[in-house]
Amino acid sequence: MSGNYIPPLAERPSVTVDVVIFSLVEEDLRVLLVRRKYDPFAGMWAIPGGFVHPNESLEQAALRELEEETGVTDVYIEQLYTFGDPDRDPRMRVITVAYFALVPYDAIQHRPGDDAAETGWFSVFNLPPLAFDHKEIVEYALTRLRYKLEYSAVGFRLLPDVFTLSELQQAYEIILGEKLDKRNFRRKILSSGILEETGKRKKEGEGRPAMLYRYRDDAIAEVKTRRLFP
Amino acid sequence: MSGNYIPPLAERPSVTVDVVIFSLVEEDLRVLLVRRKYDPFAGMWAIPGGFVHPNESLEQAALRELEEETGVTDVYIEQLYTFGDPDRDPRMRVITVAYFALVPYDAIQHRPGDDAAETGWFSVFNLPPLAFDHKEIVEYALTRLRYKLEYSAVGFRLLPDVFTLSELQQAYEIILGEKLDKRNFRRKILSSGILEETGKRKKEGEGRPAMLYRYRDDAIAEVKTRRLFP
DNA sequence: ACAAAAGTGTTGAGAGTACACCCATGC
DNA sequence: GCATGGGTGTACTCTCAACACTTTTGT
Repeated sequence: MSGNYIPPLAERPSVTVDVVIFSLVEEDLRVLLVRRKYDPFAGMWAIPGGFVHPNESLEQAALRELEEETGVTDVYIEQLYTFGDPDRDPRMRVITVAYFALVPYDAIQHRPGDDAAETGWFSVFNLPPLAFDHKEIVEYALTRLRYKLEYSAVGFRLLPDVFTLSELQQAYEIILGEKLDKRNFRRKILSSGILEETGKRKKEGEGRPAMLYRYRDDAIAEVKTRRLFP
Repeated sequence: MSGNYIPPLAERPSVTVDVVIFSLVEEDLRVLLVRRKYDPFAGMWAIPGGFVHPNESLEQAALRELEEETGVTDVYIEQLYTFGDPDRDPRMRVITVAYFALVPYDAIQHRPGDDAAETGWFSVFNLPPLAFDHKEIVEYALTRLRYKLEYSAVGFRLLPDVFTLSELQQAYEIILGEKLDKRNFRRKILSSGILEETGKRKKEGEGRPAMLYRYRDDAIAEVKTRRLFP
């Protein structure tokens, strides 16, 4: 029958959470990486993560890691996938539950203890060599982010509380890696009802001041997908 | 910095895989449940699962559980979600990686050891009380299955190798819980190119014999979703 | 010939896509 | 007044959704 095997303590895997933290920096989609110190991967970059504590849920663990690294608490986070190949960590069996998070760059607290040599924001389109299977994890997170952008409204979570339509469009263009038509973008996003005008305009910058918008969190964030079958 | 906490052996969670096994039985979408024996949930129904062995991947563990219960080896399986609330198992900390599988009912080996009192196929639309958080897991699996049906081609995985379009349409109707238009269904699925005619016809049953089709596994299984943004 | 299931086309509505010019502001 | 980015409408195409009758077989 099933599940007669009960693993002895020594054979229990460790469980970690790792978090792919996305942010938009200098017109680029970047992820936060930390430099590893005390293991076979010492000196290599990795996505932040750590062991799950005995009395916290997986999501709480991910949020804790996220706050430790960025100081941010109210963010979009989502479980991505669980990676558990027996030899993904050469030291021992480690199963990691990967999350991804979307953080507005202006909300991040760059803490005094931060050392540029220890943490850094790297373009997802040009990553350094990463420890473990973290390259695979980041690539999977990017695929999922792109996919989610196409049928839900998560794009806003990378922007400040208020933003212009051009800024939003630019965020989509960066992530999707393609240019979008301005008129179609504006019509579609405004008709979806997920934004509301703030009544204010953006004063900085050149040219005509742009209307500032805000995300309506009472809006229905999903859109019907095109079905393969009728 | 991050991840200074290293859990002592005794605090390491156990890791299991649980598999929601779907099949179509008697014009109903059902899941395989097993009766638990030796724990606080003894006598209750649960989805099959067990501990991850030291040298197998998570997917291998899920496939092993699946084969132990059904005898089937070549099936559609997909990681669903990882459930890890600290108190989801009252005895100890257990983190479970849930999978869901689609199995054609005619491929299942009902093994001689099977006792109807110990395993059974239950309608997902009318489940008995389930152990742990397994109700939540099954419901999440159904949501995911419905969602996948709409933009990919997994429906075939619940049918025999060859099948008629009416059988396929019926499978979709059962899972989605709604009637579909025959002409639109046939047009769309045939134009998508994921099926090929076998040239044979189904002889059994009343009425005009139907053409038998086969899934083309070289076909592109996904379809473009309707984007929220242009 | 009749019961039972298989198979087949058309039309109207709505959404997607492509495309170019005027507007408001700061310097 | 000019440079800069903001903001706007229309026409064509394609996909979706609704809808009813003929064909093939077994009895």
